[in-house]
This record gives sequence, structure tokens and C-alpha cells, in this order.
Amino acid sequence: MLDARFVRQNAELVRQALQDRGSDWNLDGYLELDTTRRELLAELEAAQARRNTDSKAIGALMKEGRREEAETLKAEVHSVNEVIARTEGSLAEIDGVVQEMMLTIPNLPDASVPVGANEQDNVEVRRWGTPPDFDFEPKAHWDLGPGLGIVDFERGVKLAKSRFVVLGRDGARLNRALINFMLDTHGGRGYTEWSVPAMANTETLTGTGNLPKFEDDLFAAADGLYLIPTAEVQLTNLHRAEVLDASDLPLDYTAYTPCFREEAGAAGRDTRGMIRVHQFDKVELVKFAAPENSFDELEKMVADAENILQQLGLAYRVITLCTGDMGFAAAKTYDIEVWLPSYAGYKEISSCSNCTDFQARRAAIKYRSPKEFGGSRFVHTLNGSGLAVGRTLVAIMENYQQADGTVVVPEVLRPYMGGQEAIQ
RNA sequence: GGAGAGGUGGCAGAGUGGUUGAAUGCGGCGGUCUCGAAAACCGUUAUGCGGGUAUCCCCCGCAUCGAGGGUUCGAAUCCCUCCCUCUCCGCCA
Repeated sequence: MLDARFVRQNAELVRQALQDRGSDWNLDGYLELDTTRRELLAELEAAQARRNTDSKAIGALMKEGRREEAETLKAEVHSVNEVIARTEGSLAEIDGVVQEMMLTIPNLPDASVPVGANEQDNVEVRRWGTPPDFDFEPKAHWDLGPGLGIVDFERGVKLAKSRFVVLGRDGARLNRALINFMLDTHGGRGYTEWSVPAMANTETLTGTGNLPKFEDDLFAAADGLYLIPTAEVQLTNLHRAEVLDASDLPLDYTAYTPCFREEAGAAGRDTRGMIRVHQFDKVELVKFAAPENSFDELEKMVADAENILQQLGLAYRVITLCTGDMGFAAAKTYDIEVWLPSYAGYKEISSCSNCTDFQARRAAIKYRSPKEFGGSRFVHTLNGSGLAVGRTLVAIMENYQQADGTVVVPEVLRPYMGGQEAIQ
């Protein structure tokens, strides 16, 4: 959500931002509604002011025993109340539309974000590591996994439906090792670990921007709850409707959760293997930062995610998403893409975003700094994968495969695998 | 699932129809005192929106005491509905 006053006073800037994003959000329609709304509001408030002063006068007259005069004034307030009721009705109607619109306008891209239409206009920032050079024909994970008996696609379908996967034996253990390794590593770098519900209510999902616009991406559960698409939702909303202390910022949080996604618009994409599934594990990073250093914190967050890949010895590259490819809530996003032999290229394994005050405004997350400023201000929220566990598992299988079909366990994971050096 | 209690400002906690946006305490901020600090004392301290002025220094207005609706000239205060929390009992990983 954007600040209504900002949109009003910087209409052309917002128009440009929407255009850069390729958004068809109706700015002119909004501005017109906004003007009408303020006119109605002025009318309403004038009538309410009248009622308030008259009511006080009535109270005073009653005390003095001047009943007749009080009754006359009461009759006048009656007519004022009619105006109030009528104006309130019109205003509520417009307010409903305005609020709906405000919940669907995307965040403004940061000035440092490259302008572009789609993923082809994303800009590579850096690369790390070298993709493995196999002296044999490397297998894709969808062949390797079932071959080793550690990934079972058929049974995932049997238990749930397509795009669900079962991990078995060393696959399950490696998955668990990755979760623990990631949590421990981030914990060692100052992130506080949380364990949060796998379901979230509508207020929570509205706070992060998943609702109302992206309901199709979510799995709905009973009682108005949804399965979470990412722990970002929960970690960010931990402080919903709270006022934080500036001296506590930045707050660095991490959590492991399963993530559930409908993948409604992804029919036909990544259909093979476990790259795009309805349920996957992820270790998430979330930060609450002061506005003046949120972009520095974004760089640190990316470095924290990169650190996992470096320790695992997986080649990757970092790209800056262009305006047309960024998510709804983000002002700036770095994607980290890991090398996957089966794709003969880099595939997204982490996405780190600074959402500036966009989510904070929706979720009412503020901070106070009495020495710096009066009152409270919106914090900046950041989130990033650190990392998507399922895709990391895939990357390890494919990059660490041997000619004999076995998979070497990266050294940093061995303590988490009882010292095991290979999966065979 | 059954029974009861309760939801008020950053926190704790008063307030049961009329200058109550809200006592008091704690915390925060500013000041006095001090070489400095602590203590003490004094002052100050909710949020959102609209308008004026202007750009965050003020002024005016409106709204907000869990949410929504109702009664009334007037609601934190009375009535209804919903949500949530707590306590006890039952059940249970």
C-alpha cells in the first residue's frame, strides 16, 4: 500500500512507476475518486462539528433548566443528523472502492532498479563458483532421485496429487540436514529463529500483500485460513500492529516452514522433477529495518543467502530484477540463481526483496525513536529465501553426482548426516 | 465441547450517558540540580484522516476506548451481533 497523500501529490511519479512495472492500475480513476472523497469528507465533518457543538449546548441548557430551548435545538440536530447519515452513506461507498484500489496498487520500484518489461531485462550483478565439468553425461534430478530411491514422484501423486513429491531415506535425511544447516548458519549470523503456524488468516495475508490480489496462488483451508506460501508472511506479521523501538532495529528473523503454492498460472512450466511443486520446504529470512539503511540491509541479506550456496560449493549468479519482473510488494529484488545441469543454466533458488514501507503500511508496523523524531514511522520490511530447500536438494543431487550414479554429500552437511560422505 | 470473566493510550490500570481523547502509575522525551551520573523535583508525551499554513513548526476540525450495528440531542459508558483473550471443567498430540 502506498501513502494516499503521496499518490495525490506525486501523481506523475506514480504514473511512471506503474508504467515501468507494466501495471494497468487506474490512477486517473483513483485520483478522481480521491477528490470526490475529500469533498464528501469535508461536508460530513462540517455537519459532525455542528452536531457536536449543538449537543454540548443542549447539555448546558439542560443543566440550567432551560428545557424549551434545549428541545428546539434537539429538533435542529435531528435535521443535521439526516445530512450526516446521507453523506456517510455516499462516503462509505467511495471509501470501499478507494480502499480496494489501494490494496491492489503495487509498490514503487526503487530508483536503482533497471526499467524493463520482463525477465529478459533483468541485470546480472555477479557470479560465484564454476559450474561442474562432467566427464560423463550428467543426469537430471528426476532421473537421479528415483534411481537412488530418495525421490518418489509417483507416490507424491498417490498421496496428494501431481506436483507433490515424497522424499525417502537419504533424500529425507539430506532435506532435514539442509534445513538444520541453514537455520544454524543464519542463527550464527545473528538471525533469531522462529517456528510459526503453517496457516495464516486473511489479515496476515493482506499485511504482506498476498491478499486480496493473489488469492489464486494460495491453498485455502477451512475457517478462513490459508496454507502459507512462505514464512515471510508469518515472520513479517509477527510485528503487525506493533510499534518497535529504533534501538532494536534491525531485527533479523529466520524460520523454517513448509510452503504451499497453487501454481495456478504455471501450467506447463517446470513440469518435470521437483523444481515447481505445490509443497516445498524453505528457510526464510526477514528483516525489519529503519528506512535509512534498509537497502544496506538488503545487501547483507543477499550475502547471507549467498553464504549458504558458497558453503555448499554450488555455483550461482545474482541478478537484479527489472521493474517489469518484480513482485507486487517489492521496491527492489535480487534473485539468486543456482547452476543446474539439467537446465544447462541458472535457476532461481532465492529471492531477496526490500519492500520498503509497503508491507509495513498495510500491516501497521512502526517504530519509534524519541531522540530522532516525534511520533512513530513505518519500518521497512525485507524478506529473502535462505534458501529454498527443495531446490537446494536438487542442486546438490545434480552438481554433486558421480559417474556411478552416486551423489557426494557436501562437506558442511556431513555433520548433519552422521558423517555420511555419499548417497548411493 | 461445557461454564465463567474480560477486551481502554508504548505498558500497567481507573473511568458506567454530557468540555473524558480519556484519572493515576510506569516507561519515553525536555529541563532543574550535579564535575558527571543516579535519585529527587518540574514540564511534556496516543493514532489516523481532512483543511489552513506550510512542508513536517504550528493552528482548526472530524474520527478512534476489540469489530460491526442500534438507542440518544449526545456513548468508552446502555442494548444487540460477532471476534479475540484469560480462568475452571472435559477431551487430547
